[in-house]
Amino acid sequence: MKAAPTILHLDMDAFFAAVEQAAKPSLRGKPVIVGGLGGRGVVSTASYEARKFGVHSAMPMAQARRLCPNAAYLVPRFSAYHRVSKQVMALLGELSPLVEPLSSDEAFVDLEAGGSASDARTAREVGERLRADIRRVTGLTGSVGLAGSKMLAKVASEMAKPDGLVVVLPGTERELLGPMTVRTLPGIGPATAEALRRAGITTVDHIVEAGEDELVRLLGDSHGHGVYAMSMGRDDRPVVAEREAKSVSVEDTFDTDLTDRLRVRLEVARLADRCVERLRKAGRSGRTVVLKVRRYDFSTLTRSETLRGPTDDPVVVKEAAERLLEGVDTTAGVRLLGVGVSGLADFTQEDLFAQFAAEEQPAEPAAEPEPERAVAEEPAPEPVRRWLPGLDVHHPEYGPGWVQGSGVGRVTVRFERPDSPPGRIRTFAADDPELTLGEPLPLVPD
DNA sequence: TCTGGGGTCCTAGGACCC
DNA sequence: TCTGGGGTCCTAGGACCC
Repeated sequence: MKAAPTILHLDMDAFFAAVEQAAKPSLRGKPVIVGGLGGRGVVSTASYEARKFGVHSAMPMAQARRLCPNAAYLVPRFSAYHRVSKQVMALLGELSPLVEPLSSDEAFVDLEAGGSASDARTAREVGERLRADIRRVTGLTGSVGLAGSKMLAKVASEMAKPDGLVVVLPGTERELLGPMTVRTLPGIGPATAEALRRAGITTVDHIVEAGEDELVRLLGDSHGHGVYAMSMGRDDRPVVAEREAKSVSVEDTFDTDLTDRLRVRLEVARLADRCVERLRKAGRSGRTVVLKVRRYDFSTLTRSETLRGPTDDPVVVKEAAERLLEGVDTTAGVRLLGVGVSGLADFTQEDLFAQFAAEEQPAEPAAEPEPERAVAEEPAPEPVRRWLPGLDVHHPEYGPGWVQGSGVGRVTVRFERPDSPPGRIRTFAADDPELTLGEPLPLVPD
């Protein structure tokens, strides 16, 4: 807890959708919905225009289409979001060495530690300058909360949305939080809110009135103490830069449930490979392999196995995942499969082998080098199977554009770029050799 | 056309050890 | 004969967040 509001929380406004609108002039001012477009997709981000129709994050895409049939529905372009994210995080890094990213579009900054602000006035100036810099560099808007603690800074940025800034002066926390719903407090989700509601507790003031003992009785030791402290406006968590990942996982939901056991085994093997690829790219290895299975009825189970030592060997992870699968009944249908590795260590398999080799001759030969080299190399670009809405394309005559829609052997493309006026649509044969996948363009010209 | 994907943290029981 | 007691690791599940 700081005596001055020098903890800053930045939250970009409707981030994915805002990037799409900046990249695609014809979509500005229109409802835009980014997410999975398959039968089982959900909304990642809805633009503010789409939120007016009741569409929000995590909503099933089918429901969004009913609520807002005229929106533009786009697949996520993560490389484009990542590029903007790096620009934003770089601006935060100029304010302080203590920057704690929470996701690609959100972060805490300790301004006091960076010497960039020491009181409410200088903190507000830094926050407004940051918002202007973000707009100048990325063309997008972000909302800023400033307070004496992380929790209040986050509450403040939420209040500031969209495109605003809110300062919570230390000493005014209780007054501010009191009338708010318990869901305002981070860590209180649907289940906790329902448990509190059954006890007649719906606002932060109710939590304070109920008292700490009652909260512990309702929510358990850890959660009870934590929620009570937050409702009192107390939060001493420091801003922590560079937290190392503790697990790596990949999962896939299938368009239709899998019933063929051979197919299930194949998918588990593929997921294990993808998981190890990410693990190795991060220069990590792990000791516990986790298999996740979601069945036809959405019931979900995990099975895990802890190895004798950390590994980043695709064969070892694959074999562990396959062993775990043997103990799971999949006959009624599988909706989702996942493979993860936790218990991460910094050293890799090669380091271990090198260490062993130095100490003694290894009893068994190291894993054959062929697959190791294959994984270590830059992965081949994913072959394009379909012209998904939103993807960048390029045409030698018409220049850069994006896929508006496709079907029955045709693809429609809108040719425009971030700095052009809204462009026009042209239709091509889906196998037109002149049409190629393009790269995301900078939203603001350099 | 019901419910993604990638994470973190907590709890609780049993094994195992001293 | 009756139930020690604590610490750590492992496994499984669940809540929560973006």
